[in-house]
Amino acid sequence: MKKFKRVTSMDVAKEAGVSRATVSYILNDVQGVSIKESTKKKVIQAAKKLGYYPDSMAVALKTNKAMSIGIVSKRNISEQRYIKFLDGVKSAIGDNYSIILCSDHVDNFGYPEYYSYYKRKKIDGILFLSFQEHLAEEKIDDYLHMSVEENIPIVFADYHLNNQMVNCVDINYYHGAYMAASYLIKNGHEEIIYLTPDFDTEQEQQRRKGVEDAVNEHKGIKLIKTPISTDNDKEIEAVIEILSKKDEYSAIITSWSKMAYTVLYQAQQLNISIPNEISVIALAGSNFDVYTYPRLTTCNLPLFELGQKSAERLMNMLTDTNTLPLNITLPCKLKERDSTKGI
Amino acid sequence: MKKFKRVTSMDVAKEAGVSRATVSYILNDVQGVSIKESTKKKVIQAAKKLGYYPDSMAVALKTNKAMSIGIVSKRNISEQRYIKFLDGVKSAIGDNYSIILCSDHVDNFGYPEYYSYYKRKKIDGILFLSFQEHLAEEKIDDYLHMSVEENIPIVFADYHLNNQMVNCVDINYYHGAYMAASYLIKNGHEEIIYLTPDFDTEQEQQRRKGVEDAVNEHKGIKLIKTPISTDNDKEIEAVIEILSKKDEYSAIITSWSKMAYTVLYQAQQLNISIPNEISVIALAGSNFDVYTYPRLTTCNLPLFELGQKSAERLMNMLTDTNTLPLNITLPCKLKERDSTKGI
DNA sequence: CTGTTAGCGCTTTCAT
DNA sequence: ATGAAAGCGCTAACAG
Repeated sequence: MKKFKRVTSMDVAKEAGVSRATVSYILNDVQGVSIKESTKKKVIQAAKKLGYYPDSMAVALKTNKAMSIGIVSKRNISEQRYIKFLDGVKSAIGDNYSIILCSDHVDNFGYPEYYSYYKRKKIDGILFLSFQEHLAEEKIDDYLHMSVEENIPIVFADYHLNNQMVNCVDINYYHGAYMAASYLIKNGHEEIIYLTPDFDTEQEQQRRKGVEDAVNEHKGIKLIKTPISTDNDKEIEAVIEILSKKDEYSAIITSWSKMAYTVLYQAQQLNISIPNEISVIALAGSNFDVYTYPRLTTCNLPLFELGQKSAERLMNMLTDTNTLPLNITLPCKLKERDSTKGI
Repeated sequence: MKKFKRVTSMDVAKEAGVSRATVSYILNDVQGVSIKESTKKKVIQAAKKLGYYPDSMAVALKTNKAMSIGIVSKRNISEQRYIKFLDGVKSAIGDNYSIILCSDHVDNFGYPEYYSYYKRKKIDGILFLSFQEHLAEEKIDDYLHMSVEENIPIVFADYHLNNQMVNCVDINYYHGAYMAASYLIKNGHEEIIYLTPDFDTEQEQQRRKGVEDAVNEHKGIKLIKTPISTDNDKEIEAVIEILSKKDEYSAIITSWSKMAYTVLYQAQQLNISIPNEISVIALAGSNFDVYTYPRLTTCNLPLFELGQKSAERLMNMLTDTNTLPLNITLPCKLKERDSTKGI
């Protein structure tokens, strides 16, 4: 491999017969300095001719900006969620910023990677994507501290923090669940099973409240809340048990689409016709919902928008240090398919 | 926001009563310099006390290494594929390198983002993940040029380049397809439908060859190759048409799992029993395969390993410039589920 | 064994 | 309208 000599702004300056400063002014389109059109042209041409690319590390060192943001998410996060979110982020940050994936592994500095990255100036800010609180309860306080006390530009996406001091873009799980339940009730369902995971998170609380509120607004609706294990085998067992009592209800709401898939699968197995015997609706969607049989009615989470809005928020913080913290809540959308019908 | 004065190695040096060089030596554990244990301790303690984090941009500028790698993939890539690959990459690059997501959008430099990132030293090398050639045929030559002529450290993951000059980690689509077809034949299937996308890629050619070779090894097997449109509606139409002639064959192979989902769905709709009337197998897998009814038999692609091996390769190139290019091929694994049975 | 010092490539203030 | 020069924080060759 032959040693490649980097083309620097000095080279461009020489080639164009100007100084490095001028090159910088022109290439960065600096406001407040006016430069002759002819010089401008010369410099731009010289840069092109030599194949000049400013060294981003040198720029970063000088300007104290890495021009990168970090995204942190637990590994075991639902995969779909992650990618759609990422797409949203990309769409909002533009060409100048890049995305660095951060883990929360403790590194050689004794801190989680995202923290070290920030401290080492590898990233300018952090986007937290729905860390699952029940998995690491205590961390939230650390995050809050980082955001409020340490003044690290952070946006929490898909968090429900209720804290006016931090930037938070939340999904309205409450309203999504409310819509889903209302939809069922409007369609004449009066006995409804509600399948939730067997642990409690803010998210699940919101959903539960949404479902309950919808139910309570109507007389004589019976809601049977049933926490089920997230363990695969146990989940299946529980679903079979529930399906065996199908006469006691006419509709099932599930917190996750995965649960709904299991319901649909087992219903087939047991020869129970969906939606004729039971309607099924999930409080989250995925790309597979159009392939289940029957196609699954869901309440879709606004993941792309989540990424977009969170990133916008973060960009604001980075460009204008006086931005006030904001809590935003994004609505879900009900997507009616074939797994639900009226009575 | 109060102006935060960065803690530099100078500060640490002062605090510990040594010079900046010593601090650097100790903190970077530089080989070939021996330093008194007591000094070492002093410095480490000082660093901890002051909360010193080396500025990665300064380090990068100095060492000429960004300690980041870029990953490039078309947007419309299957989502699952992306994340599993990423997991593999993460597992291989360790704590010191980070992952930057790159698009192939042309930026203000007039080049695709990944190229500019490299030229600007934001990344040290590039991982290309299965760009879909049929979407941008001409690009491959650019990549090859970048890799061979420009000497940019690049690894092609899920490419079938047949080029000993570049690093390439490929998936053995041929063998996967061969296995799948053989499996069907071994189970007594003699008339097989083979559903492919209606465009031709290296990947599909490999698969086709695999299926054909398996078929040709046996007497009297009839293979009906059927390209179908990737347009959703047309795909459904085609599948219905095919299912209507179910007496003419006993098994279906699909290139993609998405196609198999459609087959399964439409079979339900038409009251055709899978696997009793028709066996179905897909030449790629996804997380959803255990939720289809019946659960789908697939040939799983080694995506995690793909990420892992590609990243290992890239790491080699970055640490040892004399690494010779290598073409690696990773095997698929047949995962038998319920959509196939013997005759 | 430890310190001095010269840059890495860039931006930006100040001078002209 | 343009140039000179300081310095961001670090590493590493060289000195001692």
